[in-house]
Amino acid sequence: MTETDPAQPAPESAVDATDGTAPETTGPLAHIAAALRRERQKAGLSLTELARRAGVAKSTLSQLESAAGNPSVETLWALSVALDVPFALLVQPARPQVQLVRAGEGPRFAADRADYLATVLSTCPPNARRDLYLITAEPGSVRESDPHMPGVVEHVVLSTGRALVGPSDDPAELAPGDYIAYPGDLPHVFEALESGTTAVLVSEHT
Amino acid sequence: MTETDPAQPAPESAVDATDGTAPETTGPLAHIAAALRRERQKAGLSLTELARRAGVAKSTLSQLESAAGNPSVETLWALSVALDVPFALLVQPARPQVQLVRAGEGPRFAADRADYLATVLSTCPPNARRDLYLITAEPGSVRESDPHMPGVVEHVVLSTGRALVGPSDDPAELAPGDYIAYPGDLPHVFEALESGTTAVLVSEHT
DNA sequence: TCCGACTGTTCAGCTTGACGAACGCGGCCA
DNA sequence: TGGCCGCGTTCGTCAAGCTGAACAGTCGGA
Repeated sequence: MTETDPAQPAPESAVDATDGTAPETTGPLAHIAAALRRERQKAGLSLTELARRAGVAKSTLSQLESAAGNPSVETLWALSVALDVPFALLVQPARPQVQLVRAGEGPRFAADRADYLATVLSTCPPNARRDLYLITAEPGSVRESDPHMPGVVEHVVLSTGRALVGPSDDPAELAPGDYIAYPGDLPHVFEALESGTTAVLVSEHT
Repeated sequence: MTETDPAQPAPESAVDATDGTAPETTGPLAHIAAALRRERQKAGLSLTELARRAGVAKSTLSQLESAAGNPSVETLWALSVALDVPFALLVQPARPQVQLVRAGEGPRFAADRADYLATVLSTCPPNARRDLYLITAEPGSVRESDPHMPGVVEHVVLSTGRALVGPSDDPAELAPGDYIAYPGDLPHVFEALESGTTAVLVSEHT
């Protein structure tokens, strides 16, 4: 691994929430070292103890925390399991930013029907696979979504109005404040039951 | 890596969305192989071409897609960059489920003030670091949050009412449907300006 | 004070992943 | 048909990760 070919057309997302890719390109090893040490002592484990639980040599762990080394996936995996933290947390650097989308603004997903409107609030930055939508729908319009990618989970919080939301075979009637989550890779539905129905939808690409 | 000590007190979250850890313990290598091949041909790249872009030997890539091998993080990282997919996608298996929380239900975060109420809708499963809250607040209550973990990003969509939300030094006044995201590791505020103000909050632990 | 158990570090060794070259295969064009 | 270029696979070689033991340093008790 001498160099990482920077020839990347950077097919960024539309809204360009933030650039999560650039800082990552520096390499994850430094971040791994820091995250590993941080998570370990957050869990109150000694280096020796963690190594024992994870089934790796403590020397290995020591080197990793010293940012000396390029661990194999299995090794890092074992550590993430022993630490009970998501694997990605050990690898992905973070990136903050402030972003504001006014009610009317934002790219809209023109629906097949005019009475269903989905506004993109935050499209997934490359390392945090989730989209945020604001849904506005009028009654009479049944929004039958075909299944998306496998592993997608959708979360819906109803803001105003009433709606029938969930898996097509067993949707739930939501009132303001109600919440439902369901696998997006199965057919699902969004049907407004009142005028002025709005909801927040989080689509999680896992 | 002979054994993975299963002695894990499983400090699960309250709501217990699903257990994402158990199925992962089988090992990520098989999933990596599948994901790698899938993402590659989804991108329309030949094995040779992807290897060239990522700067890894095509033999290595071939072995990885054959589930023969335990790649180093750098290698897998280079591939994830070349494929322009989040690193975690290559490693994490998915897990679906349906979950419903009614408006009044769900564990509540009793606030320091009685006029601010946060209901947990979906607390982060171990491999998808984000929490979903429903916020109910009354005017007069300024909710000054101290910074959380570094790398946390909060997303707020206002459902009803009006509120002042964002970084403490420069909050934004939100109307229904407005959206804002800001780094959660800086001091931030949530102040309702109207009675019956509700919002959806996504806390992303990165 | 000495002793033991603990922390995290460093050092030889074996193992293994990454590399490049050579291979067999299939499509294309002269 | 022969030649060529692309594909993905397999094979030795070398470097690097992982390991276990031996190492200095710290804390607590006898």
